[in-house]
Amino acid sequence: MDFQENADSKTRRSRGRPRNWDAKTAQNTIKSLDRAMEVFEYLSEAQGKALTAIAGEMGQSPATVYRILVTLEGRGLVEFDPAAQFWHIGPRAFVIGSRFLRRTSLVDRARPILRRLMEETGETANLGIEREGAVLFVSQVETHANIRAFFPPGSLSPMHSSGIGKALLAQMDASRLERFLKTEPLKAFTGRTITDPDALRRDLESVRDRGYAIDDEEKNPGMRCIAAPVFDVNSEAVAGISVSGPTSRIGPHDMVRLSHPVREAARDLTRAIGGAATAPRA
Amino acid sequence: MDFQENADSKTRRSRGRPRNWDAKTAQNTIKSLDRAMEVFEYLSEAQGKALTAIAGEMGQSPATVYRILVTLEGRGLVEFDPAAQFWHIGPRAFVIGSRFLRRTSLVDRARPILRRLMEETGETANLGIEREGAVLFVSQVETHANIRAFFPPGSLSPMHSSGIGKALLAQMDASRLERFLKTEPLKAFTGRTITDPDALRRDLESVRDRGYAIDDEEKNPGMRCIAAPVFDVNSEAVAGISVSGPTSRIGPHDMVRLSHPVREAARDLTRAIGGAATAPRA
DNA sequence: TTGATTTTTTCATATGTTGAAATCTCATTT
DNA sequence: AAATGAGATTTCAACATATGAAAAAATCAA
Repeated sequence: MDFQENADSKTRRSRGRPRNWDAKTAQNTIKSLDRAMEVFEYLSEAQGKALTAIAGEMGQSPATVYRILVTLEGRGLVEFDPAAQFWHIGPRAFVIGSRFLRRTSLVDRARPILRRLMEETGETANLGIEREGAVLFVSQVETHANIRAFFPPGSLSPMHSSGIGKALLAQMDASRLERFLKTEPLKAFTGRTITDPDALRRDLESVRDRGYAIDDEEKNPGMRCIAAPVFDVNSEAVAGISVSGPTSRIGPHDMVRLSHPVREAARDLTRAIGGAATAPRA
Repeated sequence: MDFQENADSKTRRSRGRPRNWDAKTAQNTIKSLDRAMEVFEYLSEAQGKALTAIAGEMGQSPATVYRILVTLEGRGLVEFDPAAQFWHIGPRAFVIGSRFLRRTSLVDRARPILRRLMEETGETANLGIEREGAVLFVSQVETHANIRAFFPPGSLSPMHSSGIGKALLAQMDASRLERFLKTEPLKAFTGRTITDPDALRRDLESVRDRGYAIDDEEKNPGMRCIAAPVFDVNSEAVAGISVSGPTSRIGPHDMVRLSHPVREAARDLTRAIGGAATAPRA
C-alpha cells in the first residue's frame, strides 16, 4: 500500500537479488520501450500533434516515431485523426489509466506521506477533506512529543477556522465561495478566529499567494497549523494536508520553515493520486 | 472528435504512401513494443499481480516481463508494491489516460450540468460516449444517497444493455445500426437484457418516439437508468447523459418523471458544445 | 500541372532485446 | 539456527529486430 516512501528510501524489500539502486537502475530498462513511452507521454501533453512535429520536437527520426504510433494505435492507446492529420491519446489509454483508481484511496496513499511529514517536522500531520461545509479529518500521524495536537479521525471542524479548511476555501471559485459565505456562519472559537467575511476573503487571497494556509490559534488557543491543498486529476482541491502543534514549538518564524515540507507533502500526495495542480485560480 | 468510423472505412486520408490496410498492418508495428503494451494492458485487468504470475499467464519469460515492468515503473506507468510483491497500474498511466478526455470539451462542459442533474433528481448522473462498439463512461456525479448506482469513469458497458448505449443506437442511421447488429453479439446480463435484434429494433423505435432510453434492469439487477442523447454541431449523437439508481427509488412511474430533467440536461449539454439536434432520424 | 510537403516503405546494419541459467534474498520449515 | 524452497534479479552470448537514411507515394497549394 505504501510504495511512496519506499521508492526513494532503501526500504525496498523484495525477494531475489536486490536491484542496483545506485545509478545502474537504467541497466534493466528496455531502451526502445522507454523511448516509445516518452513519445506516448509527450503526445499526451499536446492536444494533438502531427507526426513530423512530434519527431522534430523530440529529436527523433520520423520513421521511428511513426512506427511507435502505429503500434500504439493498434491497441487503441493512441488515435489518428485523418482529417487534421493529428495523433491523439486514445480511449484505451483512458480505460487502462482509470483502473489505477480502483486501488487508490486517498487515505492509503496519504499515510506514508503523512508519516514522513511528521518525521520531518516533528509535529502531528493531518489529512482532511471537505464534507458538508466542514473539514473532516480522515487521517493523521501523531508526533512523539508529549505536547501534541490531536484531531481524532472522523472529527469535523468548520472551514473558516482550520488550516486545511482555508487551504480548500482558497481554491474554490468565486461563486462557490460566496455561496459558502452565505450559508455558513463564521462562528468565533477564539479571539483570533476570522469572523468577518471580508477579512476571510483577504486571508484567502494571501493563502493563494503564499501557497499555504495558516491557522494561528483560530480554533484552539495555543495551537498553530500550516496547511496546503491536494488536487485531483481535474485540478480540483479535494483534500488538504497540515501539520499542527503547540505555539510553544511553532512560533511565527517556524511557520515559514514548516510550510516547505507541508507544501511538498501536498504535492507528493497530489502526484500519488494522479492529480495535478494548475495555476492558482484566476 | 469522432474518427470512429473512419478507422474502419476506407475514408482514411493521409499524405504520403497509403498504409497497407489489408493484413499487412502488422508490418510497421514494433514487435517488442506491442508485447510490452500487452503486458501493460494485461496488468491493468488484474487488481495487482506478481511477476511470475504475469509471465506465466502470458507465456512470456519472467526476465522479459521484469524488464518491461521496470521500464514502465521508471515512468510511473506501473507501480510495485514491495510488501505484497505485486505490480499495479501507476498514477502516471492515470494522468496520461485522463488526457484523452481533454480533447473534447465535452467533459468540462458536462460537469456542472451533471451536478445539477444529480441535485434535481437525487440520483447518480453519468456521461458516456461510444468507443469501440461500447459505451465508455467518462464522467459522473454521484448522489449522496447511501444506496447508489456507480459506474467508475473509464469503465465500458455494451451498447445494447445500457441506457446511454440505446440512446445512441437509436440515433444511428439504419445502415450503421445493421452493421452494429452484425458485429456485436447481444449478450445477456440479466433476464431482462434485450438479446433479440428485432426486439432491440422495436425498443429503439420507442426510444426515438419518447426521446429517451430506459435501461430497466437490463444490465444490473435492481438498477434502472434513464438516458438521452447529446448532439454535436453536425447533429450527430456523440454522447449520452443518464441518471441511474436502484429500483427501490426508481419505480415505473418515476421513469417518466425523471425523463424530463434528463432530456433537459442532454439539451443543455448539446447547446453547451455548440451542437443541435435535428428531427429524429428519417 | 508542377513543386513542396508530409507520410510511409525499403533496406542494410548495428544495436539492443531475449531467454536460459546462474545468483541472490527472503520466508518458512526443520 | 540452519537449511530449504520459492521467487526476484542479473549475467551472458546469440541473434532477432529496431533503426535512420533515403526512396517512394500521395496530397495540398499555387
